Amino acid sequence: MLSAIELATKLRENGCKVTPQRLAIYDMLSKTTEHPTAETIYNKLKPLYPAMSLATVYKSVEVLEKIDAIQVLNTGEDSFRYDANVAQHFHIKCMHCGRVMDVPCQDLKPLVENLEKKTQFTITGQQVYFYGICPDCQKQH
Amino acid sequence: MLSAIELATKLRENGCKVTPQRLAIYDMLSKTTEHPTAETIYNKLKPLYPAMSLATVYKSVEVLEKIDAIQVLNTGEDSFRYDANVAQHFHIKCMHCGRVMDVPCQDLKPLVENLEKKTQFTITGQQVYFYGICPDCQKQH
DNA sequence: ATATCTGCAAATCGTTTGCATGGAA
DNA sequence: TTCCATGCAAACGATTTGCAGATAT
Repeated sequence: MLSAIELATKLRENGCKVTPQRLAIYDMLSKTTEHPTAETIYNKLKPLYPAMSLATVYKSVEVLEKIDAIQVLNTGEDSFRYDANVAQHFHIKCMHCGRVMDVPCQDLKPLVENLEKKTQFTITGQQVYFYGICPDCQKQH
Repeated sequence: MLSAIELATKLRENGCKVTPQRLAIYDMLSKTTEHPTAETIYNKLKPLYPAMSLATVYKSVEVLEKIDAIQVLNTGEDSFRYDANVAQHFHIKCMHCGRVMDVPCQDLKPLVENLEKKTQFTITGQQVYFYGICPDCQKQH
């Protein structure tokens, strides 16, 4: 998670301009754990930035991903989700209520190095998704 | 991987009819390691089944997934990929040429059980994707 | 000053749906 | 005979694009 100043610096370092929209989107993402879609980000920010368009959300998250400030999740739904936590972690999705939660994980370096040897790939990233039923939904049968 | 007879049995057991299209799609998937998209499946089968429509491919893979004959991959592209190998394994994608390859993995049961304890989820499945550059693309710089 | 970004609307494209016909049980 | 499946075309919805005006540097 970056402060607004750190994000601004990172944007400038990458030749991107610092705009209120980009700051607002990153700020919103860094304050939630719900891994929102572009639509959700758009709706959350609409009261604060009534003029902001959905296209700007898409363009902004693309930039934020490119400078490694956020990551994009594809949990198999019809839309992507965005996550300001770029530290190594897994995600677990409840197939009943649809929530996507973070799961801390141990260092994957040994596994990745082992796979690099086995596959001869240079590995630059990974995504790990688990699927199941969350405790809340289990209680409701 | 199932034989045509085993697949037919599994379809009937699940109240689904056995059609040439479903058999052909499963057969094609079980003979490739390239994890094709619906479009690719459609184009591969077009010479054999000129009347087959893309919509039928989509409807068929949905059925095949529902009866657990195949799995659906979301590697973060614009379209889904399909895999007749439903045994536990990882996928690794080359960000340069786009190929998606299988990676065998050790039994995940200990990890999954550990996560179930930690998250209180009932875990029913998982998807693990690695991203990087494949040996062939590394050679071409 | 000028290159980049925003907001709008239209375009794109993977996927889904409705419906009449055809085929499996 | 009775559903269910197919094929076609139209619909859908998430994302992208083009462009004119606005803004960051």
